[in-house]
Amino acid sequence: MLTAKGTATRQRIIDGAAAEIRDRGVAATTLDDVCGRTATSKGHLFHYFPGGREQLLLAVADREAWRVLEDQQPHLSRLTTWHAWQAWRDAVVHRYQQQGVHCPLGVLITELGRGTPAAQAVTGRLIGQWQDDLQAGIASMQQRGQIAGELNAERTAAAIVAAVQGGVTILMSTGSSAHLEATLDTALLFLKSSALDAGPDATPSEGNRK
Amino acid sequence: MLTAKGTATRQRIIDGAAAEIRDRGVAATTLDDVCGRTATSKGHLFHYFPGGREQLLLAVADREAWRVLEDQQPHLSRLTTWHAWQAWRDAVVHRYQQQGVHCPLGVLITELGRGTPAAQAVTGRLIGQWQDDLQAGIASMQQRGQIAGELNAERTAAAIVAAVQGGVTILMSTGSSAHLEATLDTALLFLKSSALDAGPDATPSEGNRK
DNA sequence: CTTCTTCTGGACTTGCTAGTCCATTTTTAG
DNA sequence: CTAAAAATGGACTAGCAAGTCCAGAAGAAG
Repeated sequence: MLTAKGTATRQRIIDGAAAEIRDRGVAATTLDDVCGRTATSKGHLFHYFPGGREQLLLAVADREAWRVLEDQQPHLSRLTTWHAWQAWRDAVVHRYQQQGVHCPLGVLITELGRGTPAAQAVTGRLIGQWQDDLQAGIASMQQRGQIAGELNAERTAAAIVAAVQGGVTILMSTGSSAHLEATLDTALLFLKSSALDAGPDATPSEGNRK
Repeated sequence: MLTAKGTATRQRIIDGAAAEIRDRGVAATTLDDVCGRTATSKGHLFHYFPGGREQLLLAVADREAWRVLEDQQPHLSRLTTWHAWQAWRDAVVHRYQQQGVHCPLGVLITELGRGTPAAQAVTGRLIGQWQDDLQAGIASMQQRGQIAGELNAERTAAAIVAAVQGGVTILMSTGSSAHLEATLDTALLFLKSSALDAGPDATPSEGNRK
């Protein structure tokens, strides 16, 4: 059983490991580094994570996955107006510009092995939730007639999740958010222009126009 | 100086390392594994790659980056008809379905450190070339009036590169190509529908329609 | 032929890191 | 109060992998 103190220590280890990984990368982060940073010792580490490094990394990955969604709130769960979509877009760009070239989650998943069931579960939950929120947003805009009803909300949401993911990947490789912004703006332009096809209820942006 | 034999050995090491990495991942690939597989020894390795592991990995990454573009040919450099676009889309999906959850290049770049100038150079060249080809394709379709002339070809090409990248990333995490296909189809739908807005020269796909 | 360079092989060193173990302190609970 | 359970600290081990070194074979050059 865990006491309150034990729970706190466990959490401190996860947080410290997450911070260390954000600072220096997964490969360069040793268990000793984590111990040093969190004022704990190997004994603790294996006490709370009998599975060792792998189990700790998984716990960190799970934590980071939550943060990804948290950082997009409250916009992501209320995509009911074009204004909200724009705010969401800005939040995503801002979040990843801040993060820069370090993507703790991506690297963690890589390290854990993408094929691992546990790692797939973490990414699956993240992508699923993200896509669900986008889909709900698209559906609600469709109900108001601001996005063409003929659009397949599920597929479109999947496309946007992928687009954002790719923009982030490129940002991490190049340090530039240009692709992320281009892909988000193009996605929004697509959604808006779909309504134009059907009827002029929407306010198109000039994002991708010359 | 390198003799013909030396060059061949060097290449054999790169190819063997690439194969080993594709099979088992970067982290799990040791220099001894590479030596074993290529019938060489540590002596060779440091003879041809004085920079050690890092230099070897960089050489492998460069090789893999070329393959990514090669595998999309001849379609990628001739995106002048909707048929060619569709063939390109199919080639991309097929290539990555084959590859499955292993992305040698992505993992290599991760391992080398995304911030490293050398790694950024490799990814930068790859993304740049890819985007240029897409942009040329869009421009040529615009000249024929099959894509709306008002579209910003550069930004749109950037958005598509990002989208594909994201679809691939998700494929690697989940093993499903659904997102990759969704994002490619949505991108093509977007291009086609842009022409519809302007004038009915294009043949829209039903990809994203219900 | 012979001399110099390049190529090849593998044994060895060095350093690091995950994981183990156990002794000690603190907390919980009856 | 006391005994059991949980938390803590750190020294220790084992194994692995990167990188070094050197001796000898093969090949080019004159």
